[in-house]
Amino acid sequence: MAPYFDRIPNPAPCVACPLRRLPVFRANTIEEVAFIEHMRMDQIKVTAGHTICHEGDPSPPLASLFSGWAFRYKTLPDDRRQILNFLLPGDVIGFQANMLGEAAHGVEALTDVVLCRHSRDQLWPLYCTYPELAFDTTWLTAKEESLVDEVLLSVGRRTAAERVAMLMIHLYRRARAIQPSGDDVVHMPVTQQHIADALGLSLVHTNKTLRRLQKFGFFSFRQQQLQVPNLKALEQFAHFAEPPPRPRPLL
Amino acid sequence: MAPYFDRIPNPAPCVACPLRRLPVFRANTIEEVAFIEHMRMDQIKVTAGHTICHEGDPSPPLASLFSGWAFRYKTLPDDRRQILNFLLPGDVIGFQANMLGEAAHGVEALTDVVLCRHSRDQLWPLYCTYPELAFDTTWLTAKEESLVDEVLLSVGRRTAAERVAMLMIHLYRRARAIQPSGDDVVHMPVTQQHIADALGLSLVHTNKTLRRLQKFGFFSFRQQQLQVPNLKALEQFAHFAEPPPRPRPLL
DNA sequence: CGGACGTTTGACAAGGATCAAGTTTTGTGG
DNA sequence: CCACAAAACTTGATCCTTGTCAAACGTCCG
Repeated sequence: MAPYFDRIPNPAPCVACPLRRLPVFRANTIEEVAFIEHMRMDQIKVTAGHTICHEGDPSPPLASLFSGWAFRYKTLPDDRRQILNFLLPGDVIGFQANMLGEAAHGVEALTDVVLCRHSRDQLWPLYCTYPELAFDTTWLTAKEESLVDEVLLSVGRRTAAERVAMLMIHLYRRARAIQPSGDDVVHMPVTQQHIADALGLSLVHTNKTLRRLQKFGFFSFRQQQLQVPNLKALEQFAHFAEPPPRPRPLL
Repeated sequence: MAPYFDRIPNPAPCVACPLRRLPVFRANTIEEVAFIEHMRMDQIKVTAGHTICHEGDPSPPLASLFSGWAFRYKTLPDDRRQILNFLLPGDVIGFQANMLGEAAHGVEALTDVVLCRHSRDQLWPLYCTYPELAFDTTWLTAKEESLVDEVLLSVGRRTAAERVAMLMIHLYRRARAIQPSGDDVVHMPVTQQHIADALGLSLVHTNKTLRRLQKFGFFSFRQQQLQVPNLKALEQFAHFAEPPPRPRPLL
């Protein structure tokens, strides 16, 4: 079954991409952007809750997230699900899967989402002609790995409260980095079930932990609005180590 | 403090590398192997138990594992440790760390280990001149990520017994794939503490689980010798999904 | 022979899972 | 805009998987 989506008529050119203006992303040369645009096949919209890529898909899509949130996940035969990480605007989808030849994980849209679909056939030309972009591509893969490493440390060795705290910190930081306004409250479109599946916890225990941390005043998360009055305190509680800031590539 | 190691006098040329003869690795062209050899600075030996790369190392080594076993790990301030994955001959060390600029994880030798150290300065020339190798490099990073994804699924959603079973299956397969003899018993140089740290379990519970699974006859693991009489049964028990076999690159 | 390290076992504690309602919020059709 | 159903969130009670503590045992090696 093909993923459910609508093609977007006249996508804006990549040079005009609003994401490129954000300081989190590294600047590209004119030629690089031109190649990226050449590589982009189209823009599609996928509605919230739909699957962008199934586990085991033998020809997974290659895309980048233009707007909205999604997540990568794996499941067991009896439906236990682990969310591997969340995808925010600027993140690449299906790179690992295209490299390895088949999707070892699924991807699902959390909100309505717009994707820039890229041609997998241009991947090899990219490596041959634009070593900088090839490098970026590896960088992005390495970054995603280090992100999963961090989650594995949490799930393997942190307590439930620390895990919840880590996730809030992480998503708060990411969401703010791509939010044009400097607003200190961010939209975080996840349910408690998503949080539970991301942290290897049960729904009930996630709820109680969330509740307890909020009573302590560490943050507030209601109606998908996340606010963290004292980020430093929360980071200390969770044993969070700040990664060195560095602009990242955008495909 | 610099890592403890000895330089090996006259390393054999890369063309003669015994690892290249194994079917798990993809064949390289003469030119590729020549470049790899040019990139290789030296071979060093690190003794068992020593650290190859510290967490947070600002200029992490770039190397590949020629012989012996090692592991990647992360720790929390209070010494809780999570092993991210094990490294076997042919695996690359420090790629992620070099891409991102600093090591987000440590690497420690399980046995005496021989590393081929590569020049990080040759990484960019590699991308410019050998797109195939650049591609391989991304492939290896993507593969490692998918491996960590799999571990995260285990630690987040599998029971203790399933986790132990998964690890046995995984290491048994990997060890056999690089073992020249078709022997059905493999050397697995890990302590129960390593297993516990890799699976997010306590030492005691790991021991009891290990013991129980062996009593059921799923495998035998004594004196670092692992034997799995009925791999299929164990795989079914752990909900293991076989990855599509495909020769992987060797740097 | 002694010490360090790894393994094994039992008793007990506890963090987190499961079960079973209820309550609130969101979304949809009339 | 309201009514209703579905989805998401809460809460309390209870169970059980896994962690912690403590001690003994085995093995390797100087």
